Amino acid sequence: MSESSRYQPQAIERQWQRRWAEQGLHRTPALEEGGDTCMALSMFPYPSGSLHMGHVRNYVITDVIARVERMRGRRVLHPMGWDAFGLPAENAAIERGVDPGAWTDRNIAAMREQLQCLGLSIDWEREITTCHPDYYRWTQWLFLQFLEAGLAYQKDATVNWDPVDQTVLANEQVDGEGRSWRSGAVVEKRQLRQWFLRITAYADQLLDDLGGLSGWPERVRTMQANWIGRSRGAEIHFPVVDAEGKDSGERIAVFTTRPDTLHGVSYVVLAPEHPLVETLTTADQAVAVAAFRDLVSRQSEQERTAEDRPKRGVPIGARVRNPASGELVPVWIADYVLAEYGTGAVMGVPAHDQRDFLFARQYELPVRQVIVPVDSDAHDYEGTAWTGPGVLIHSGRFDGLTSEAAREAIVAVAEQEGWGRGQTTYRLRDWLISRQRYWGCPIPVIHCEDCGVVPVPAEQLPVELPRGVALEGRGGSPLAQLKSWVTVPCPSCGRPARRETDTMDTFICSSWYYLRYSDAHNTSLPFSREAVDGWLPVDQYVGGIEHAILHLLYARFFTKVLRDRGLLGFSEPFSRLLTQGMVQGITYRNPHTGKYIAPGDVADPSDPRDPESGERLDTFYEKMSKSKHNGVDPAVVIDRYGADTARMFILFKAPPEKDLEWDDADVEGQFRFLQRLWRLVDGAAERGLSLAGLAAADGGPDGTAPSCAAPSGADLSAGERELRRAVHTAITAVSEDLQGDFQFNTAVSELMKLSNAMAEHLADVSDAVAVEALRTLLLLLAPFAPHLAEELWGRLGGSGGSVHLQAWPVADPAALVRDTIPLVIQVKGKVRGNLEVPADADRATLEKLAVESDIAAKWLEGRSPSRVIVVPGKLVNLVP
RNA sequence: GCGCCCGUAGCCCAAUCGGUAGCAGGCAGGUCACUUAAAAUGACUCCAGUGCGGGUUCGAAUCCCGCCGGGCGCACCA
Repeated sequence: MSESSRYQPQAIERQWQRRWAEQGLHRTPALEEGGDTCMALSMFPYPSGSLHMGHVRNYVITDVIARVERMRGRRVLHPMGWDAFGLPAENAAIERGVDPGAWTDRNIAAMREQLQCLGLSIDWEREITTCHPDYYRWTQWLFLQFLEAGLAYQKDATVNWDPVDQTVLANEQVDGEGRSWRSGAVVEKRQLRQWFLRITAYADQLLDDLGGLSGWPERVRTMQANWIGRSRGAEIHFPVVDAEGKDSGERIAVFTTRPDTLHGVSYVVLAPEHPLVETLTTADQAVAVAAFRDLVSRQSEQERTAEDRPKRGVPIGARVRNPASGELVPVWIADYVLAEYGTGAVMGVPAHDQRDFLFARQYELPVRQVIVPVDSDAHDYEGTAWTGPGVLIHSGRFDGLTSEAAREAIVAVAEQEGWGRGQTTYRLRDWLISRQRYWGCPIPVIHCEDCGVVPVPAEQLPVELPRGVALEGRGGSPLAQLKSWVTVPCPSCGRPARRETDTMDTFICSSWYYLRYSDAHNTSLPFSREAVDGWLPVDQYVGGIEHAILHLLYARFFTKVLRDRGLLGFSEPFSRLLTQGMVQGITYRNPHTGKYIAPGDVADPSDPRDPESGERLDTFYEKMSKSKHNGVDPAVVIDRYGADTARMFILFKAPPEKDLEWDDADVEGQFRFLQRLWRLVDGAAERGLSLAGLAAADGGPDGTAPSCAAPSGADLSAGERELRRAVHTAITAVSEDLQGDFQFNTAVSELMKLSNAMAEHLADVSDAVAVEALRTLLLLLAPFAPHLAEELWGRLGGSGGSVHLQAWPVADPAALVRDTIPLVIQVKGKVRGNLEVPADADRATLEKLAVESDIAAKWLEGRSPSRVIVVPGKLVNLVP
């Protein structure tokens, strides 16, 4: 084999990347040209400085989609940017004294370089970087929009404090175990004055619009719905009475989803932190209450909300009157009532709420049944409350109503008599956005002693982040130390005032970046209405499931607010969402020491041993990470096999939404496949085959014309017909795989099938049939292995410029037609044989052929079937 | 506890509507050819009856019920 005919990706990939860039092949077409647009978007990365396999998977998936859509004739926007504010830069500054901006820019340069090695068809002219003033100017501008709309506000609140990162966090950024999403530290509660965005004002829309997101995974929609956590019920006011039983004027508001159980209340419980505890506690209970509150305050969130822990509480001495029945019941505080949810107070209905039931048992409080189950036996209240629906008893004028009817009736009476109303509460809290850190977008407001909070006038934006700030990592807001920056004249009265020194949560920057791509260089607005409405919503968004609630919820919120401000004309930012699975590496761990061993240190993978102790190691796949020594560096893989192999492997190894197990042997296999393609085309070129001259028969990139001057007619040989069928089957299959669900793994396997069929038949078919097959193969390959497809296209004399400028092939239905098909003969549902039958035979013919076949004779032993099921094109089932 | 998803050869994965489980594909293994030999390449080949138990059906990987195993989300949210 001559040197020039070997597949050497290193020799061709760089060169093509350069040529594509020179030709501006991936530049976004102008919106004014009209026609169908498509925005394909990957979640933009944090510029850590090194690309990992998860990034590669993400961007390759989006790239294939962008490339296919271009070939299908759509005008594609496929941009990239950098989520560039954030703590790693600031921490690097603290540890090594480097400038966070310079550090970030260096990382961006390095990662951009690595990304370009992948052959991604990104329009780099629209690159955005959230930490650059030309971007964050508009982040600040948008913040002022929120402020103006009354959707940004400051308040004192109990907030999550991350002791490692020395800043507050939003609720979404703390996981189920009470740990920070970034640092993993258990968060503490602190009482601080902070900035919030009023996301709760959009809770209903955010929840209701999930129903229309049919292009999103069910899983993500459920997660968001759970997070928003809407529950409908009522707020009921219980008047507090004094020792004589007279109304004191105070009232306790409780939230309940079961107003129908109001007559079953045997006590009312406040959260220990509830403000009324101070005023309502009687002298004789003061000591016990103080002790209990102290106990609760020393428990962590986790301890307090742990499963199955006994509920504890103490009475505070006060009593309230049930507004419906007039009955007097005691007031308690208990650890199972949360201050942050609802009104921070509940009515205790032991008979019909399991928590109240357990609490009542513990403290011997009365259990009063007011709901009788209808369709089941009488409830025994041995260990559980009856929480189902039923009919009301012991409920005065509401007796006999069903739970459902009673809910409405009781709320109606409450509203009429002024002691309650229908109410909906949410689990969702307002979004805490201030951060006590330096490397973030400054909040553009000024605090004036006379004028209060004054927004920085739009024409003074951006409020630039001062450079050269000494960062020592002792927490607090670093900007506050910079007196010269902090002190400014009040824009309103001109007297000395102070700048806000907190910066914004970086999730704000990423809540609108996808909009900026539509108009990345606009200097008078974040984006024009025409551009944003022309390109968005994003047709296909691709990213990790870890943002199911965080980024994806925030972005939806921003979109709705900006719509209401008239800045854009749609309600949801992402029409379709693909959540890609993790890339996992083979991981070795010593089960005794718990130490992770690098695969390179394992001598024999079939019998993995600890290189030090010789102990047998556990082997499994886990998400690649430094600490587990199981990462594979994309740069190393690209150096060795080329980007096309890496792309093909990642797409082929698993369906995109599933986790992918990295396997070097499979990478090797993928490389071999590309080598086979190379040899296949090389052989064809030696034979003198050429794609030149086919241009006239091509369709334009409108995707409607046939892919090729189709060799047709009955004069084709059997082999030729078989190859053509394989070619057009591949077109159909790959096209379907790239529609909707994106089955890249099966699409690649279709390419393998086609190449196998070509290897078998190519030598025996006419030039016209061979050329059609070669051309189709390269067109189908182009989105997956863009460099190889381009190189081979060139070698075969492909006309019409780059393979990436060609129209996606269209299958010729005539080529798919078969003369005969194998008909499966079943007897009583069991396959007993095959019959070659004319493909167009009708039901009666099929039945006749089957019944008269030898197979039928053998298995029916002469009897005639009592029933015959015919599935045309597939099978005939004979039931004796 | 509630909800969702998944379970197919040694491994990763396929299999429109229920219709031949793999001439879907790959990896690993085996045999052979080429070679002085090896690598590379090519050809052929081995391997499951779909986690388990029921049900519906002419026919179930696919639909229904109950278990088992794994993953994810929510969880004292009133």
